[in-house]
Amino acid sequence: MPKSAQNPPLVPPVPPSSRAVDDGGGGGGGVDPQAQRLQMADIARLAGVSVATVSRALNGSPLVSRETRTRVEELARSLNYAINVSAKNLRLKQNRTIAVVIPYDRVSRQHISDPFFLAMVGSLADALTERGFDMLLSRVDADSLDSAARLYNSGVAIGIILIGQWRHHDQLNQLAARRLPIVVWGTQIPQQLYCSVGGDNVVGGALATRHLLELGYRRIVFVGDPQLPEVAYRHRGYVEALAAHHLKPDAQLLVSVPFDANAARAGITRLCEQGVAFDAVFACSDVLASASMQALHLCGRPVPDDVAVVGYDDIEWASHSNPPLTTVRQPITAAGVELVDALLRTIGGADVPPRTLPVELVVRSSARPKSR
Amino acid sequence: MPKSAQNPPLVPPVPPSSRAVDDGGGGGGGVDPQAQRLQMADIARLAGVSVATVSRALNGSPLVSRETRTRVEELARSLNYAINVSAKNLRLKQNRTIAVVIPYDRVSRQHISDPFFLAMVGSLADALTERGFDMLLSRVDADSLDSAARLYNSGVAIGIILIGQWRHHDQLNQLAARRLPIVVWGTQIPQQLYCSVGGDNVVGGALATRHLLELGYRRIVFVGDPQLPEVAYRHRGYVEALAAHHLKPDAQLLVSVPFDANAARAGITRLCEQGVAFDAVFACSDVLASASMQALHLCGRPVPDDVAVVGYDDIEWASHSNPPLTTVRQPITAAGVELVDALLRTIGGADVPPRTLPVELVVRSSARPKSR
DNA sequence: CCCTGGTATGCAAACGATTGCATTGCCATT
DNA sequence: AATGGCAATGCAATCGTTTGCATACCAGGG
Repeated sequence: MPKSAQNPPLVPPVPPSSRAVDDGGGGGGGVDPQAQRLQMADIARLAGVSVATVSRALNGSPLVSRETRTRVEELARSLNYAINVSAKNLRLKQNRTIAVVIPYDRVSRQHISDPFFLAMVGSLADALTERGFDMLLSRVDADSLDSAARLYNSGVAIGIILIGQWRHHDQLNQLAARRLPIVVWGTQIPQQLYCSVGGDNVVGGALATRHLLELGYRRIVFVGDPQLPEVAYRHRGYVEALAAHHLKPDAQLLVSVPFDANAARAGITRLCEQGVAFDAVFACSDVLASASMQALHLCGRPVPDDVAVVGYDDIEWASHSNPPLTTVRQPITAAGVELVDALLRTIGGADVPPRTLPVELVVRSSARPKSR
Repeated sequence: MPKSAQNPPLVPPVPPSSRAVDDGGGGGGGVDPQAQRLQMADIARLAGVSVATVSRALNGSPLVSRETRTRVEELARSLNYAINVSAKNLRLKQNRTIAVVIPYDRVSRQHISDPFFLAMVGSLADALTERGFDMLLSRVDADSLDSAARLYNSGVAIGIILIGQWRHHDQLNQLAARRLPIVVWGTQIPQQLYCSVGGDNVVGGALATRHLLELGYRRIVFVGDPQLPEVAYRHRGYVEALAAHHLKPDAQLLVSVPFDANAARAGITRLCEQGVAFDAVFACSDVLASASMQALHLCGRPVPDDVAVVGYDDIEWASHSNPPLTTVRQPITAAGVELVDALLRTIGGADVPPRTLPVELVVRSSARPKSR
């Protein structure tokens, strides 16, 4: 042991540490910070106590005397000591990191830059920070979703929040069956093993559609991909609202596109070119609504004078658009809090039921009473 | 040692581990996952080799025979074994986590929900994933910025990317002086000790202003807070462009507001009410531009027919707005890559110089040639 | 004077990986 | 047959904390 108790140096001694830089394994190798950081032993030496005492002092154990505690605490603070988290986590089999995973879906193209998802990331960051957890943000290929499980199995994170359900219901069920602590932003699906938190998509779809119907519109285009569970439920709401007005959905009015602005533009443009009659558009996201409005504009069908448009999500942009977008608000801030809550309860061993959050219609100017 | 070599159980033995649930220390206590996860010793036992061999096999060391390697690898895969990252990091003093920090600034109100920042987060997530690094997203109070240093000192992350420079130049210099591996999105300031990466703000400000001047506008409002370094440089570009047209900046035309839509709306509205003469607006972010357009609309000064508007950032929204916003594009994707590159080089010990990225003017429809 | 009980501290064994240095076979060379 | 070299493996120390179990000291009671 090279640690002599006399002559305490201000800088911790650098052990010889003949690290052979091998880097042969595992693809690329990590990065090595300049090693000699302050550790508990240094504080202990300077304070003239053992590491055990330092540990106890810094963790607020009642076993250390008041004076020892303050001495250690001040020393630690003045030296800018920060505990080694790896060692702590290893010893305690604990940590405070939550992984937030955004699957990258090749088919529906909604990737991490979608404003709604990014807003969700922001909301989660706030909710997690609030509770003192760290947030690990990962992007994983949706096709190998269970690579997300690695984050948990390897002890990096104690739980996973997955943003977006996509068409991966089965994979998610498998993960949950393996007792992976996971919570998903999405819709509630029958026979679902995992906990999901999401807006009320049926009500949302119905709210938007009913609003348009009440304004006098009858031929309402639906923009979105009903293959995705959330969209499917919004579509169900759409159908129900139509039925309440004794209308049946017209297959011609379904623009089945993924969450991709270009696809929506193309879809709307095609509809115009084909001469399909319609007087309103319900888009399943604000981005799709925005793209639709642009396309309509170019087709010479101004919004809201000629065509009414209602969106979904109520991202910040919606209120700044021109015309300001009437849309269905998803409770983003509440969503972050609910997701974190649900996950923490799941981690705690509880069997947390799926949760559906209320949505509301935000009326702005992109849909006004039909003139003719 | 409770590990008997015969009768290998499929599930690793659960050590008694009488963990006293104390939770007394450190504010809140961590969360305890159900402990018994698979570890190397289990694989070793099942494969009939030592842990050393398993470690070598999984790390691709040439010291293990082909057959042993494949046996171990298949066992690990089929059992879904994931290495314990804490132990690995502790032993190797390595890791692959980068902290991305978004300071929360009370004064200028631009917090984590700003679309530009969120887009930057997305870009960084992509760039880091690309290189196989994990991304830890943190929100810290800008006033105690060096609490970010804790992320490094405690070994959680090997480097820090800070989004936004704000008015914390001095704090950042201090951090850099402490040899903290940090890279900042922001502008280059004389006598700067840390590495920054940012768009060319002077050129950006000049591009926007010159564009408006060339379209025939002469009284151009500047919206932004010149206390912030980046805005200050954009303002310098604005002044230089004016000078090139033999114009001097008019203090009346400076709407000094933080990055906050409401403040911008109020500022523009006040300008209108006071009857200050102006014919164009250059806003220092697209959000500010959007708010300005709204305010102008309400004041009965339509964009672009009466007033021309140019924004900054080119967030996704800008192309969907109505009218589509002419703006200065910040190279967000390149920014993510550059920030990560610069940080990795800094971590590698290099002395990385600040980097200024080119910006470009994206001409859309919010500013057209002045009619009268 | 010895014992008990309480308080403050230290010792040393975990936690789960990595790796330098044996050690063990086995084959070719002397 | 003894030796050296090589390939494959195991032993055990190590990374920085936490914590059960001594231990040391002191005061008070028998």
